[in-house]
Amino acid sequence: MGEAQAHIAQALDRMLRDKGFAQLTSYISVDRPTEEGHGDLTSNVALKVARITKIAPKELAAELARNWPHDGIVEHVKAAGAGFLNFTLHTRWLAEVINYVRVNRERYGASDVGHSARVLIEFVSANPVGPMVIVNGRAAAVGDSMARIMNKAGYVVHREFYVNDGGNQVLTLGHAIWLRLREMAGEEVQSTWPENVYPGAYVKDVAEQWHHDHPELLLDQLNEQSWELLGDWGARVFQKQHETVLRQFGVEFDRWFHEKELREAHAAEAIIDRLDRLGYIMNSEGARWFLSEQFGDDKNRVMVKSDGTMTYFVPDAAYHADKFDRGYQYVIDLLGPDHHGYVGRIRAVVEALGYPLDRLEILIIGLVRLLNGTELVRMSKRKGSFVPLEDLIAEAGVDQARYFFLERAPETPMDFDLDLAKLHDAKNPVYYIQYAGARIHGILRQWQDNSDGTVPVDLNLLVMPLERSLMVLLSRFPDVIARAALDRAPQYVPRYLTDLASAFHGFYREHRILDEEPGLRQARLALIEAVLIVLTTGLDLLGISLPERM
RNA sequence: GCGCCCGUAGCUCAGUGGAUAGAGCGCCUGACUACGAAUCAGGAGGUCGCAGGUUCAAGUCCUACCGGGCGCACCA
Repeated sequence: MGEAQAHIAQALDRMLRDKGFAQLTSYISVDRPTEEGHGDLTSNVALKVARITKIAPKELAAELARNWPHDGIVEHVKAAGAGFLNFTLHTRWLAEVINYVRVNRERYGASDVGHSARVLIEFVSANPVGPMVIVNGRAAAVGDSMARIMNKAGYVVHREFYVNDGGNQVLTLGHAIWLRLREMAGEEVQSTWPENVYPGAYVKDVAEQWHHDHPELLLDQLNEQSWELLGDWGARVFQKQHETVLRQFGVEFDRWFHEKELREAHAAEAIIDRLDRLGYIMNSEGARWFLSEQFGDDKNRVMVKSDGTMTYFVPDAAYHADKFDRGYQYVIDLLGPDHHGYVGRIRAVVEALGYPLDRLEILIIGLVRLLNGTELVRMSKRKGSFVPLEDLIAEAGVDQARYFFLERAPETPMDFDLDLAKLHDAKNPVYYIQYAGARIHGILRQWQDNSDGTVPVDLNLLVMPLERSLMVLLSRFPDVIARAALDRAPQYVPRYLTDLASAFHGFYREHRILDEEPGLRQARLALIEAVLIVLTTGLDLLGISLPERM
């Protein structure tokens, strides 16, 4: 389809030049029509250039249509509406996509809109102080799918998980484990539980595991000095847990980047020095501030507190510097909804350090609220009220959960109905897509069982409108992926796959395949095989399987 | 108060400045003696939060307002 678009655009350009308008190339666009009956492709160029050409759009469109140079691609052109040009392509030309898909298999859909640019996507980055929650699952699904889609569109994408294992919170986790250990020893700790120490019951499991792994370390050998030891250990336990759950969710990272390493390499101090040399550090009230207001942030930010310790922001700034120093052309952060107040300072520090700001893309993953019956519950890890991602996967299944997260725009807030959490009933639209594939598998199975020889595939026999619709959809697949990649919008893919599945189901109810005479049978088998390939490839971009039987 | 996100069918949500705003769920009516009915065909259901503006053209862009959410630490 992209080929046809380029072909038509060139023809339009040539015709306008012949009329003496050489400056209009940038106004030419050939788009997919939103309405049926408006052809396979449409152009609004006559409307766009009316001001310059001083020709009424309807008149120009009619003239272009009248003089259109017919060839093997465009069957006919029609001027319509206020001055649109609607193009109908030769069915036989469209049908070639079937051969193309069958030759290229799972490579079909690839393009080079990414120009091999190296991209780093950082996502999830859940703190290793507790289990991952539902919103982490949303980020995981979106980030992973975005990476798959961008790879397909010609970017070279790396996935990274930033592990915050260096700060205060690890101490706090150690504190919580310590308290749980004392509780296990029979001590009453609830009434004196400090407010900012994680109260979640999940810490008990970790404490028990510690006790099991270190039976020789008696409780009375542990004290407040042990928090760091306990916290480091706990952080590793949770990171392992995160790795396991994410792998189960179909998400693999190229690298787990540890904040601790940055701290140990003194990269954080180095960042402060760099900013200081550039004149963006101010000492005030016993603290050291980064003058981020100069770069559009709401306020200046503390980097070194008056007690001499660094804020969380500093290693993260060092991490971002490191990303750019590694030569990535696009640095994409997927941040949780509670972090959008953080965007300003990250952008500020990247700019202050002299990195190109337009290569930093920060996307906020929308809030996931929990709907319990009719009551909205704010999920809070610190308060201990949340649904672990693990439970969602167990209840809903990987395919269903991923689809649920991927079918909507990543930044939209969503309310998660717990009663809907059991997504494995037929209401989940992912089944609609998978069912189309399973049906094709079923037909191909039967054909293989009864296959009696080779009849050449003659695509000229595919002349029905429902067959044509499938060809048009198949030919759009690479464009859908390219656009999803460029817009960083994975949700285009589920939508497209639903359309393709719908077109297939309609075709399937209306037309027979194996019962037809051999020529038509082979042509239709080729068609549905191509549909199956695209469904499989498309679902794979979402990290969703296509079962052969359901 | 300031900043960011969101406001589209009863519900959950799509929608690239273009033509008559779409899908799923729910509701109603039909369709299997035929390759899988987890399907198909059809119907009802809309002031695109409100008001201005830009444009040949606005759900889409701009401004103000209303409503919801989140964030505004020498926490992470």
